[in-house]
Amino acid sequence: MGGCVIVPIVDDMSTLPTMTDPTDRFDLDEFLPYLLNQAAEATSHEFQSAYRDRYGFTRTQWRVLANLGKFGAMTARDICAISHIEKTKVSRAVAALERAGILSRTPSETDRRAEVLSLTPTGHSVFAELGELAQGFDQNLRATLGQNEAANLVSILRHLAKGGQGRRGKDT
Amino acid sequence: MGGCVIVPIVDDMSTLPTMTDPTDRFDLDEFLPYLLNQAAEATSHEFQSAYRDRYGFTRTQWRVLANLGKFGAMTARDICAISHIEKTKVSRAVAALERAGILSRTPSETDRRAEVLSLTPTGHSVFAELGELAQGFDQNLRATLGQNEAANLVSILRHLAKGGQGRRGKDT
DNA sequence: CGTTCATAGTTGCAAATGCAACGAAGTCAA
DNA sequence: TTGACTTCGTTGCATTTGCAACTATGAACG
Repeated sequence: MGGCVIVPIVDDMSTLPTMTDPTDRFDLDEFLPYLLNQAAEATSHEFQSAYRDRYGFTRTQWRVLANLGKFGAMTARDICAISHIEKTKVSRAVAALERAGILSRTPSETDRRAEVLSLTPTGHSVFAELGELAQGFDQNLRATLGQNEAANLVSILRHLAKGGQGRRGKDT
Repeated sequence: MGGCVIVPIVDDMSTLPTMTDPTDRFDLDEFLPYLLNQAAEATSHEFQSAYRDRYGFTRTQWRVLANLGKFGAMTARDICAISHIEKTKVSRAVAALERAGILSRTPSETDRRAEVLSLTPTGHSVFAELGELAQGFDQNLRATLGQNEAANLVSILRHLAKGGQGRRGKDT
């Protein structure tokens, strides 16, 4: 940043080709997807150490666990729909969590393609522990933001997460 | 917020195991890192098709390009500091962008470990095109949010991105 | 100088991811 | 019933990522 002053090189700006008006040049500092990513990475990465160090979970695994813990037994498909996580990610996370004894699968009685996923007792206690950590972590974040801003943020994010992903089936 | 009154289900709470007070149970729906991720993924993924389809860039590559386009020539280190992208990611993105003729490296005159990165003419024009798309995309998002909420969101996200990642050197 | 420690950037390798393709089961209609 | 089409979930494969070295340079201090 060298505190530059912009001196017009030409007198008649209208002779410049397709150069659009300065006010709508792209501004990375204001680009929402970029800012969202930075904020998401910063916060998630910090909390990640909690589940990674203790249980070796990946972010996706923690997310699947959290959904099951929060909303109860459901199919992989439901998790996809609720969380907007891609189905192959869910599939692999479920496989890993099952190997780790966190959840178990039961064939659905109404649809033989699907399996109902539910936390094992171990899964429940792990969720309880991580949930408590998450809760504390979140409280900290909210404290630094202020409760009003935090509540505001939540509603805006919900809006973005809902409307943001138009196409269906995938998401990541 | 919700103005809830907590009605005890049992008379003697002390008989309940370790179950903490309902008001501080973990609520995934309100967990900021989770919501941030969903919103970030939803918006970024949608915009991703723009640079992936046209140029085959990854998200990281686009981010590096955007930083160079916006802030001008600088070293990889600077990009890391500004964007909070991990240095190996930056390193590989830079290598790829160089191969693609988007940027060029010049040994720093003051530090022989470092290289100054700058966009080539091609890089500038690619940035101009993608920047315009990004601009339009962002306008859309802001329109659905409303300008007030959008401005609000930006300031909160900046706050999170800054404070959020305490430890140094990494980030992802 | 020489020693020690920090920093810029790269690389190896294991793990996570994205995407397309697949098998199996469900749905709908002729 | 058959056939065309959709959906649930998994798998193969190429790409991207994370993390821990590692090289080369710089900086601090005796």
